[in-house]
Amino acid sequence: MKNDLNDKQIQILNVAETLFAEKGFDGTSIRDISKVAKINIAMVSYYFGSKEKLLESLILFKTSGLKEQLFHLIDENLEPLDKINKLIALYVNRINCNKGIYRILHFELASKKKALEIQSFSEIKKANLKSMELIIQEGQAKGVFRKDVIIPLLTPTILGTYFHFNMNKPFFEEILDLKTDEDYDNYVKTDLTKHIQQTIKALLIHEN
Amino acid sequence: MKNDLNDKQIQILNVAETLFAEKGFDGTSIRDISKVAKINIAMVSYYFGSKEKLLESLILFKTSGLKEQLFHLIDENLEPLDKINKLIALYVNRINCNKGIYRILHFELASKKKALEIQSFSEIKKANLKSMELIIQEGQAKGVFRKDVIIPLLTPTILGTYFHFNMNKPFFEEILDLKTDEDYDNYVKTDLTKHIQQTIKALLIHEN
Amino acid sequence: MKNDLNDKQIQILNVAETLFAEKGFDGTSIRDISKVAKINIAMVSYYFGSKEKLLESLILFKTSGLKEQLFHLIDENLEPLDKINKLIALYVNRINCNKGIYRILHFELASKKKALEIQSFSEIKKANLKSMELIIQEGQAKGVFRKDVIIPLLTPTILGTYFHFNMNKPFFEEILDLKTDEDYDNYVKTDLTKHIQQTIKALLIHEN
Amino acid sequence: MKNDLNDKQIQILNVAETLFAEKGFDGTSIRDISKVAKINIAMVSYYFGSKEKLLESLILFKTSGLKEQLFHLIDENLEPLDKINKLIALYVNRINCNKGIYRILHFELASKKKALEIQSFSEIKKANLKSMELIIQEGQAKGVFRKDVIIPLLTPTILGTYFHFNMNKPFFEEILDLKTDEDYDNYVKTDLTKHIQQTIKALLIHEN
DNA sequence: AATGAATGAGTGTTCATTCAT
DNA sequence: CATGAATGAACACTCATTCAT
Repeated sequence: MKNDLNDKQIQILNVAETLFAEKGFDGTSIRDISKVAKINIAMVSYYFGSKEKLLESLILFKTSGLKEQLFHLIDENLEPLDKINKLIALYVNRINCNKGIYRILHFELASKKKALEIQSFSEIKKANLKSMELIIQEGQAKGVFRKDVIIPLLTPTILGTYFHFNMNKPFFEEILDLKTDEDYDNYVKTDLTKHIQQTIKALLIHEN
Repeated sequence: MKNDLNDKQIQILNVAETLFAEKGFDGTSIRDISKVAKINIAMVSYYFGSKEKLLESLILFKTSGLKEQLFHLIDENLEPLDKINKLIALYVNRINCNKGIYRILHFELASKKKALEIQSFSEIKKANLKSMELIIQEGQAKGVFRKDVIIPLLTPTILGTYFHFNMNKPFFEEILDLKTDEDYDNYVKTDLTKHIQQTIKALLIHEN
Repeated sequence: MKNDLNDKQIQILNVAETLFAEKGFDGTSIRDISKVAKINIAMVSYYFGSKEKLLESLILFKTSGLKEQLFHLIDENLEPLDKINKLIALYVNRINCNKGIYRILHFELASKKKALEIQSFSEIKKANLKSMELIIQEGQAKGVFRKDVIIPLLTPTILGTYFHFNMNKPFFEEILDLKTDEDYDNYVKTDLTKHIQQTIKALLIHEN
Repeated sequence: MKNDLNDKQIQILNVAETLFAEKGFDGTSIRDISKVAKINIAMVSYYFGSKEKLLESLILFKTSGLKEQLFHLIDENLEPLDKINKLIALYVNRINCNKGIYRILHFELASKKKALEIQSFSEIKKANLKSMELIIQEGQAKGVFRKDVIIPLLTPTILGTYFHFNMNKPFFEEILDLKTDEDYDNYVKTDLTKHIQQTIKALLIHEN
């Protein structure tokens, strides 16, 4: 699979993202995709080889660029805490804008062949961990962050908080009286992001 | 579906839990279940009515008792922070011991018909939220907790941290050098639980 | 299978008659029957041996007595034409009152194993033909009926007319403005019966 | 479903006609059809959508053209009685040549969803009734037919006689000593047709 | 390069029947 | 004598994929 995807391939990938996110990988048939994307049933196998390879292509297509974005942040001229806050905001926003693919990443990859896992996804996770480490070590060197932070557990808290919130979207829409998708997205961008930033700040700075 | 399940029914439920957690609901066929559970294919439909009702029964069967356990905690004679810590430990441990069903709950219910969602699962979530609220209000009344805590966002942080950690089990096993399942479970019970407790404590107590 | 059927057996037969007539033999499951008759699923096999034998028992049970009724008519002190008319009225009424079983007889026996056909049903048909023959020969001897009547073709005309009418019940209800089942049954008893009687009379008496 | 059926589709329809007529709709499985037609099991669903839609297609396919044939008759330059006789001969012959589909029409549609009933079959029945009416009104205008004929009851007599005869084929083969299918078809074309024609003539002309 | 036709394997479910109790 | 539990076989149908064109 080359990187130069034509319009039809991109169309298929977009439809696949929506449907996989909505109904899961196994819950989505190639027929479903072809129907929504208004393409021939054989096209998926023709273009991507198989349904599984379609998923693989989808992940590669949608996650490219994230790594670069993360590392670029590190070099910015900001205080460590501001960097962390920016990283959180960037991460939450990026994921919230690509709910589909991240949902797939977290749901399907957990149960599917590990082949995909290692190649594309693990890299991102390591890149994320690495950039986090760099920032925190900078903060520790500057004496503003505690020394006993267990860095690998910060990502679960950051992302887990978001994912759990998103996974229970209907529940929180009810609880927090978020009537439209705009309300919801707005809440994520402001309140939820702030909550996560406060959480991480508390962990990095305050005595326990 | 009555509550008095016979041995074979429980066996089916246990197998279903494992397979649903491993391969997802749609990725698991009744034939798979019947093969592993060494029962006739027709038994699932015979006992539970349908594959979907099997999932429903499974959820009811595995989550019963949690609500009571949560509320019992509230009445114990403990300081608010200790209650919160105990609640976190209890929750994380309970979920870690029933990885299967909670994985299903969070994965499948997000995409499946909301029928299940509302009836059995939403209750648990509300019960959890309620008990959390009671404890925190108690702490606020005693002046030990901050007043501006956004209580509904605590659960996403508690559970999200655990789930994200668990979802990326292979990744963290590698990073944290956890060689066996025992190592992993031990890490969850001690370090991860402590991390979550510290996180919540920081949120409840420290200035931001 | 003995002739002394208990209450439950009769109940099963009655339910079977209704359902077989409504949905056909293959379209009716033993489960359907057991559900409507409020008996255990195993009872049908237990009492009647199998689903097919249930049908056999049903036919025997519901058609007994018809033969005797037919032959009794022959000995009555009536003019041949009146006997024919009475036979037609009796036959049409009897069948209309037992729509269920006759529908089954004509529908299912045409496609099912001929075993049943010969034993129970063929006898009735022969008895009917015989009584018809006796009456017509009496009329021919008296010089009131034509000599060149093809007697075996009279029954198809008598019964065929009724069955075709009944088979297209919704169509004729619309065409003839028969609003209730009572209207319909009334029409059969008066107009349709009279039509058949006139038809047969015309065939037996008039020149061609 | 378009009208342009390919060879395999026609083959399936022919096999389906035979089997449905022999064993009924519910008594015939898609497997049976695929086995006899020597096609893949999936082809039926692939070509026709479902078993029910196969039946629908079958009826449409086999009954097309009848309506036109009937109305064409009306315009012919014949005496009313000859028209009626020709209509009877045409009808009986057409049905006898398509025993299969007409058996299905009369048997299955009586118990199946009325959806089919109304659309395709009811039209034919109404067309038949209409052409009958036109011819009889012509005869009444010419003073050769009685005025008090109940026209809707003529079709049940014509078709009912044929169907009852055909339904009891084995019985009449025995009674009338019809040894081969050729003998049987011959008898239908000559004697039975003549019997029906005489019956209708007697009803239309003679005093009662 | 792209696709309509076709297929074998597999899906969840229902079937009539059996059997231990 | 009667029945709840259980089952292998069959059901209609959908699946991802292949292949000739």
